[in-house]
Amino acid sequence: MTNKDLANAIFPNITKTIEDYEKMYPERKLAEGANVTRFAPSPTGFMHIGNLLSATIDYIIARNTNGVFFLRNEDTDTARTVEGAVEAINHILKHYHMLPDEYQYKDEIVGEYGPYIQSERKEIYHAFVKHLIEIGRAYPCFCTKEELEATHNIQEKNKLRPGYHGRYAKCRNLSIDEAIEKINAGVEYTIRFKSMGNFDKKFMFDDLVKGRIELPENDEDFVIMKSGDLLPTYHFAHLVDDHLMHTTHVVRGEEWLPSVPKHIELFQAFGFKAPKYIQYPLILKKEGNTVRKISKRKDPEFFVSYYEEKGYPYEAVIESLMTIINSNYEEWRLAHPDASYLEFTFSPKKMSSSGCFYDLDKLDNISKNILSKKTKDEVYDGLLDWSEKYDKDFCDLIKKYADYTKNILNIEREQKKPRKDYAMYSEIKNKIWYMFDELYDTKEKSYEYQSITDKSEIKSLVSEYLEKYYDESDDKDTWFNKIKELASLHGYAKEVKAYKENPGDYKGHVGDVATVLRVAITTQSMTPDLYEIMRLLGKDRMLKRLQNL
RNA sequence: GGCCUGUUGGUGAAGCGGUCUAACACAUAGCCCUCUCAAGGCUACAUACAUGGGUUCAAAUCCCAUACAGGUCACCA
Repeated sequence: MTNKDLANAIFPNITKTIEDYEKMYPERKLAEGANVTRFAPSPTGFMHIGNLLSATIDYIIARNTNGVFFLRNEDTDTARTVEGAVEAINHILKHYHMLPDEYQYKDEIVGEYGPYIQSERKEIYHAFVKHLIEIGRAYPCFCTKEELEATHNIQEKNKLRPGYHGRYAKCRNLSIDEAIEKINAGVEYTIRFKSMGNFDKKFMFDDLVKGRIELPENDEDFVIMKSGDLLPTYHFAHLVDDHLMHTTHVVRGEEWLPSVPKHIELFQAFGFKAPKYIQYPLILKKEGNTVRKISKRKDPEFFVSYYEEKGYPYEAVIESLMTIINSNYEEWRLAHPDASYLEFTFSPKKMSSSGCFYDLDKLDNISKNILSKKTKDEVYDGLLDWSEKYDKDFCDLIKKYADYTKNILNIEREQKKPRKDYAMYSEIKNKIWYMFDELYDTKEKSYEYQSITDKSEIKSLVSEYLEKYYDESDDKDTWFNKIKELASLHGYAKEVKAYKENPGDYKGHVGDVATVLRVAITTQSMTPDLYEIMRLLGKDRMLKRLQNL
C-alpha cells in the first residue's frame, strides 16, 4: 500500500489534479506592478471597524496599482455562521464605495477565479489535500476531541509546549494499512499536515508593516481539513485560494502573525510562492487605566454599522481610518484638500507598527470639515438617505419642503469659511427643528431668554420690530441697522463697544435686543445667522409665532 | 508558561545617529473677532521619547537587559 492508495481511499471521487486547477486559473494578465488584494471576511459576525480598516487598505492598494480587489466569503465555519452577515458585508462595501472587481453573490459570479464562496470550493480543496497525501505531507488523524484534550492537559501539567507535534502527533505514525482500515470502518477523521519543521530553528520573514522578523519554524501537524463537513481550515483555504486567485498582498490583522510559520511551510510544501503580508496593528480601546482590544460588547463604535446609524458621511469614516493607516496621510491631505483618498499612495512602511486607539473626537472634526465642504444639495441628499432609514417622519418632512430644507442647510454655507456645526446627519434635526412649523407648533417650548427677562419689554420689542421695522426686501446691512435703531430707541446701545465703555448709560446693547428677537422666533438663544433665518421664515410666519408667545 | 509584536504629551503621530531646549493634527484652556452660536485668527497647555545599562565625540534614533501592554498557542477565522 502506498500514499496514493491512502489518498484514493479518502478521496475516491476526486479526479482533478492540482495541475488541472493550475491550468483553470492561470496567472492574471495584469500590468507590471498591479497588485491583487482581497477582502475575505467570515460571516460569523457583523463587520467591525478593524474589518473596514482592512478593506480600505485592500481597496486602496488595488486602486493605486490598477490591480484587482476581490471579495471572498470565508464561510468554512458553518457552526458559527450568522444570518444576514453576508448581506451586511455587501451593504457596507457598497455604502463605503468599495465595490469589488470580482465577487459572488448567490448565483451571480463576476470574475474568472471563482467560486468566491469557500463552501463552494470543496472539490478544489480536496484535490489539494489529496495531492498532499500522495506526496506524504498529510495524513488522516483519528484522534477524538477527548484524546486531544488529554494530551493537551499532560503537556500543560509538565510545562511542555502544547500541541500536536513531535511524539504527540500520534496518528502520524499510523501505517497506511491501519489508516485505510479505519477509514473503511467508518471512523471519523481529520486530515493533518505533516510538518517537517523544527521549532528550535528560526527563519526570517518579511512583513511589509513590521519589517524583518525572526520566527520559529512550524512543527505542528495542524488540521487542514475538518471532519464532518470536510471543509478546510483557514490555513489551508488561505493557501489554496490565495494561490489560485493569485493574490499578491494579503492584508490582515497582526493576530495572524503567530500563524505565519504554518502558512509558509504550507506554501513550501506545494512549491508555491507565498504572497506578501501586510499585518496591520490592532485597534485598541482604553478603559480606565487598562488597554484592551476594542470590543463588540462594550464599545458601540466597534461595529461599522454604528457610523451609518449616527449618520457620518462615509468619506469621514474612511478619512479617519486613513490617518491611522498611513502616518503621512494628514500631511498629504493638507497639500491636497480636495483630492480623493484614492489618489494618495499607500505605503505599508508608513503604517505604524503599534496598536492604536480610534479617536472619535477626531472623526467628528474630520466629519465636520467634510460636511462643511459639501453643497446644500449634497448635504440634503445625505440627510435624505440617512433619515429614510433612521427618522422616517423627519424624512417625510424634508421631502415635503425640499427646496426650503436646502435653503436652511445653505445658511452660511456658500462662503469662504462655511459653518461647521454638525458632524453627522443625526445631529441636524436638533439644530434646525424650529424652522419647520410642523415641529415648532407641536413641540413643548421653553424660551431661553438671556439678559432681558421683562415680559412686557420683550413683547413690545418684538411686536414693534415686526410691525414697524422688518422688511423682507432689506439687505443684511439695512436689516441690522434697523435693529440698532430699535435698540437705541429703547435705551440700548447701538454698539456693544459703546455699552462696554459706559455700561451705566444704557439698559443693554444691540446684542441683547437681537437675542430677544432670536429667542422669540426660534426659542433658541444660539442659532446661525438670524437674518437668513428671518428671510426663510418670512414675516407672516414670524407674526404667527408671535401671537402664540 | 512558550513564541511574537509593541512602548514619543489626553489621542493620532513626525522623527530612522548631530539641525530635538522633539513637528503637525485632534482634544482642552484663554484672548481676539463678533448680534448669539458654529467657525476663523492668535496664544497657551501638557513636567511626551517606559526603565536601566552599553556602543559613540554625539542616541528618541543602534545594541542588550528589565518592566509594562497587546497578540497567539482550536476540527474559529
